[in-house]
Amino acid sequence: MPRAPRGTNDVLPAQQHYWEHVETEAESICKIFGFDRIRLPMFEDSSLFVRGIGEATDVVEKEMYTFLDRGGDSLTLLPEGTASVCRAYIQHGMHTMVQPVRLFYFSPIFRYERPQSGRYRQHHQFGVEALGSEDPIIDAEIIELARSFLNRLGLYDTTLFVNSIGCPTCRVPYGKILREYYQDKLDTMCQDCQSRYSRAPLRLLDCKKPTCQPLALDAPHTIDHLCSDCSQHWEQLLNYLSAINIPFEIRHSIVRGLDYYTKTVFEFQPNNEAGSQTTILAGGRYDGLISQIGGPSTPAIGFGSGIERLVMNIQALQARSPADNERPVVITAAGSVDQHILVQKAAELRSQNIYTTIVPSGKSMKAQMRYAGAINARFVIVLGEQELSSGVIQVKDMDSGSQEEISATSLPGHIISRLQSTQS
RNA sequence: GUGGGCGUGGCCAAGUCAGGUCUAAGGCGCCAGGUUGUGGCCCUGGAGAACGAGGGUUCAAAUCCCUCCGCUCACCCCA
Repeated sequence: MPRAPRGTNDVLPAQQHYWEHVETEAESICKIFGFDRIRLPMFEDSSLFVRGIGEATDVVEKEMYTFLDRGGDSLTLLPEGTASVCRAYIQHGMHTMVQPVRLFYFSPIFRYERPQSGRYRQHHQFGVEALGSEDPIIDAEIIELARSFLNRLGLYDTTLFVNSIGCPTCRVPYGKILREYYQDKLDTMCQDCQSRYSRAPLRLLDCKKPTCQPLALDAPHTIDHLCSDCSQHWEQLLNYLSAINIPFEIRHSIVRGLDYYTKTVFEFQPNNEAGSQTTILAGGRYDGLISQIGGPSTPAIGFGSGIERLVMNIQALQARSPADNERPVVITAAGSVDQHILVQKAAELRSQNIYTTIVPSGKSMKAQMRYAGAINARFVIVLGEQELSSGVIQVKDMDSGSQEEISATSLPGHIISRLQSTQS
């Protein structure tokens, strides 16, 4: 049997209403906050991600779906959305628009990882980005939007973790302090941490290994070593969050896996975890990214949220029951009726926006009725050989089981009035 | 990349530990019929798997051994 590639999934019809719910609420909350939709390509020049995300990150080192196209160009399926949005911002001269530019998108995201619960090689993200302002008021706005979004999905029981990892100015001295702290503890640390020590000291903070956790907890915190600019930004953000009553928890270990983050970083995690992949929405500020990939120096902040994980959590909370499907009118034929009449009657109903289905031909009346019952038909139109010759047709109400004869020409109008009278 | 669990018709699944009675139970779903042109319940019948693949042990393997593949969960990391 053919199968979908490892780590990919079909979203079947039965799941659609969850997805539509998420997408609808996402769009709606974005509209309220003044964010406009952008549709991105599914792949970009590989160099965009290498330069933007950082060569030393796991994503770039081992998770990108990179291929050469027929022209020999190296392209990469989006491993995240932010870099693409920044590329679009630069390419279309959005710095000439009123700042900040507020955008949101939905995109499939590809990362070559071992799949497990809540983690796939292709997943889908809803992302929001505000480009062109360094004001912490925008950080608060993005977080407020994120929280409102989750609330609308019924995911109230989440915790917002925030942290600030500073900017290049404060990170250099902080890195020194961190290394000094770890220097004499190196030999007790795990392999990974020993290599992180020189390559990405910040990552030492979120190691979960029992050998390193206690060390990480006692390590000097980034927020205690921010430069005055970052420190002020951080304080203001916390004040804004408090002013709009957004509860948060400062977690020093939130450092994020991509190199472009500066200052604010945050994650939302459900309190009752479904699976071990707990983060359902995460983001941060990336003031250096746009210039890093060749644009004008532009501060920005945003977040991404995994739709599969959102849906998992919505289902776990049973926050939404399956939607009832619309019920069709089914057209059947008894005796030897010209199939063209079926098609014509169906077309007549559909032109009046009535959900109509024709039963595949060649079935007995019994089978046709079974079919109608199986797809939960509201009415069944029976086109009978004899009735048609006298210009009438039968309409069966599938709920009451009663059947009435009406003139063939009054069909659409009859159904419309019946549907209206049985509504609500 | 590493480790654990699993792999029987479209789905769920018995049987695998104590090999033969398994040319593989049952349920769901699907298709058809239960008199002549009518559903949902019920009844009957039907299609559909050589038991993930390959190799080995044996008189004999879905059942034992080996290899590979796949799925899944966890680690790393992440949405």
